[in-house]
Amino acid sequence: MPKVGMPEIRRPQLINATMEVINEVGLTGASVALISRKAGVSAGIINHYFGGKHGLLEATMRSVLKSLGTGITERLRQIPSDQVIERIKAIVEGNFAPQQTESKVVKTWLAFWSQSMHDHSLYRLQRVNERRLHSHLRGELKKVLSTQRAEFVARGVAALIDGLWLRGALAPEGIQREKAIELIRDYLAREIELTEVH
Amino acid sequence: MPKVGMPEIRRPQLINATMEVINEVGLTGASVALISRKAGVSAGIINHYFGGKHGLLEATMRSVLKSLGTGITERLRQIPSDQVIERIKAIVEGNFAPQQTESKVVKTWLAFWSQSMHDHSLYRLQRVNERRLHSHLRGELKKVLSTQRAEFVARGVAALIDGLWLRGALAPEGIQREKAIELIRDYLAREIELTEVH
Amino acid sequence: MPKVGMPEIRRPQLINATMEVINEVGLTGASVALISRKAGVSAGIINHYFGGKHGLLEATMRSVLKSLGTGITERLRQIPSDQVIERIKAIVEGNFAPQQTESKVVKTWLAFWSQSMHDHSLYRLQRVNERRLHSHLRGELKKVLSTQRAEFVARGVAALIDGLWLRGALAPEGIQREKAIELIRDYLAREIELTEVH
Amino acid sequence: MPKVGMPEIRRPQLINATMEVINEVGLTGASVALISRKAGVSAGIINHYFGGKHGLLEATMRSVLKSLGTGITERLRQIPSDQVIERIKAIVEGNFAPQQTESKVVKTWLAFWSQSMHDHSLYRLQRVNERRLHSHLRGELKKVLSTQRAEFVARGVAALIDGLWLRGALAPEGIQREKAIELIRDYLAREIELTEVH
DNA sequence: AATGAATGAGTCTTCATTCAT
DNA sequence: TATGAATGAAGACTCATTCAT
Repeated sequence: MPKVGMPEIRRPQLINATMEVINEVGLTGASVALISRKAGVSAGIINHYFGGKHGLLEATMRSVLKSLGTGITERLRQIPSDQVIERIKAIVEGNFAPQQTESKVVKTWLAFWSQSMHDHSLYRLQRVNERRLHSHLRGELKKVLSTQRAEFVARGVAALIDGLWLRGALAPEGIQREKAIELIRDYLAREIELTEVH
Repeated sequence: MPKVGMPEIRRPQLINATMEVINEVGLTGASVALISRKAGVSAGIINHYFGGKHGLLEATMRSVLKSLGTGITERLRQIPSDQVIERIKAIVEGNFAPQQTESKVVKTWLAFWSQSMHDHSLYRLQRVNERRLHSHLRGELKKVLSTQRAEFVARGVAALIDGLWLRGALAPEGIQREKAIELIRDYLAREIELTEVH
Repeated sequence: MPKVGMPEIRRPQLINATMEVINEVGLTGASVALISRKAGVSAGIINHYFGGKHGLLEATMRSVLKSLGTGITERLRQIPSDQVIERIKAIVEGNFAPQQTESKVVKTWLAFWSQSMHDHSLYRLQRVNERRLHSHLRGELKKVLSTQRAEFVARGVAALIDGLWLRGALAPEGIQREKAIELIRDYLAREIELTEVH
Repeated sequence: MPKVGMPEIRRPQLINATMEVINEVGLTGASVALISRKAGVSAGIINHYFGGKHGLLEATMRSVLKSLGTGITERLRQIPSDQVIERIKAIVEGNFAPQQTESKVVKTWLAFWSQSMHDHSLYRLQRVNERRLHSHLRGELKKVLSTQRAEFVARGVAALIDGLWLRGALAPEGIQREKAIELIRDYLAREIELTEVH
């Protein structure tokens, strides 16, 4: 019998190494040699566990998106569905949770965003994630805004989130969580209150 | 006898081919062979005119950012400095001018954004451009908002612009100019009017 | 407690899997991984039973040649040594027995023939087999032909047998047993009768 | 302008190196590294001229078969169509011309025969060649034999030719031209004379 | 006896760059 | 100015083998 339980160790280990390498040298520079060296294993092991470099990249992207998604879902689960403002706040704050806004994660996310335009399997993952965020936002907003307005504001919030991530990826100081949240909170306050007044 | 004026022909020709190749296969897939074939010239010529692949990429990024910048500057030149709202509109609309929001341009822009995190010369170009946008926005906003508030809103508008570009890069329909402008217009209206009331 | 009698099960199982894989993808494509998967066992087991891939290939070739040889020997044992024509017929028909002319066997045989030119241990196996066929044929033919003529005709029959196998390996319809036997029978009839007349 | 006329030099140079390497280590051992080293050029050049290893192998096989084919065609061109025996002799002798029966050529031919069972493009080349030989033989034989008999004897001659090549590939002394021709000549003499008598 | 995790050498291929022409 | 022949390093991947379990 071979060593058991290795997949559960190796897979996250390699995914993490991938993110670190992308953080350091970018997706272009992320070779299997570099990734496997970072993980402290041989290059061949990537094929063993992921069937090739592409499988590893896909798994890495899936991991990034999934942890974003579950972070938000968990937050939402703790808030009653009638506390709309709180739920929207949870979605926004989930996008800016400390674990998510590490340089490593943000740069990997952006690298994959760029790459997904030319890679079908990455594209599908990206779209699924994008739609989930939009649908969460619109769902909550529809409780306090018209359907049309909810759609409009959801697009605004999504653009702000992604824009702040994008700019944070480039900025030396990274994503500034407090400022980002405040900016979106301000946007929502104006959009929702103004409409509510009428 | 060398043909004269060739640089003026070859350089834009190769820069354009670069953007088209990036549009088709991404920065990862943009090889010298592909670019030169697309331009209808030999591979060696890139070294002749740009000193290497990196020189060509840098020139291409410079071209993308410059045409964005000049588009906005030209628009601003035609509007008196006291017509604040018009000037801000010009900045926003300059970022969503038809020439700028072609798929080719947007994908190239995003590819370079991602790449600039790991390439010093691309990074410098990116930062210069980023600061110019921010400074333009803040400059105008300060005419109608407090310094602090102007800074805040400028960051919001910049995030919206970049976020909408980012999302447009991935969306099958590309950037939807009208909707993007309307979304930012709405944001500005609320930020500025509310403040003006006080 | 180890399972007993496993070698008797595993060895033929793996040899057969080897022939099937060679039949499907050729000797070039016959990897340990493919063979062991075909046999339904793990890759490591090949080393256990054959000491490595080469040992398995050698055993497979030995198996192909041996079953050819024993098929002929058995047939000869049933025919008195003075029934020359019958004995020669037995040698020929033994080479075209249904079990031997399966696509799987023929392709494996040819792959090894080609390979044996560059592999000493396969070469030795091949030569032993070749000489046995030749010596069988010549031995019978000497009973009805001069030594010199017997040698000549034996070479002719051997060339026809191998040529028909070779061509059968490539032909979509495989080796056509009846036609092959008839062709050699015809050759022998002319060679032997003509000489006998004189 | 680059060096001109290089393709005419490099292509045969690499094809010849391929045959020499196959002669030495077999098709399995014929790596691009070995072939290019034998040719005294870099490995990358194979892609430049043949688009990859497979292209080189295909070109090599084509070269082997073509020189066999043209050798025979040239001989036939010099013999009037009514000199049947001479024409058949030309076909046979063309197959055993000194240039064709070099170890290098014979081993390459056999390696490709074996490989063509698992490679579609090699298979097509092989079949075309096989049919041409058969059709040449049958065409001539029909001038002196019945259609049915011509077909039968053509298959016999083809089997003898291929069988003698096959055995020559393995034999330390290689193909023995004189003996091979004499063997086939003898076969034909009996088949044709006997029939002609009746 | 048997597994499959792990390795490292080796495979083909791609690629930016150089250079003779 | 422009070509494309040529290189050599680096890429991803394959594979036979070893070994702990």
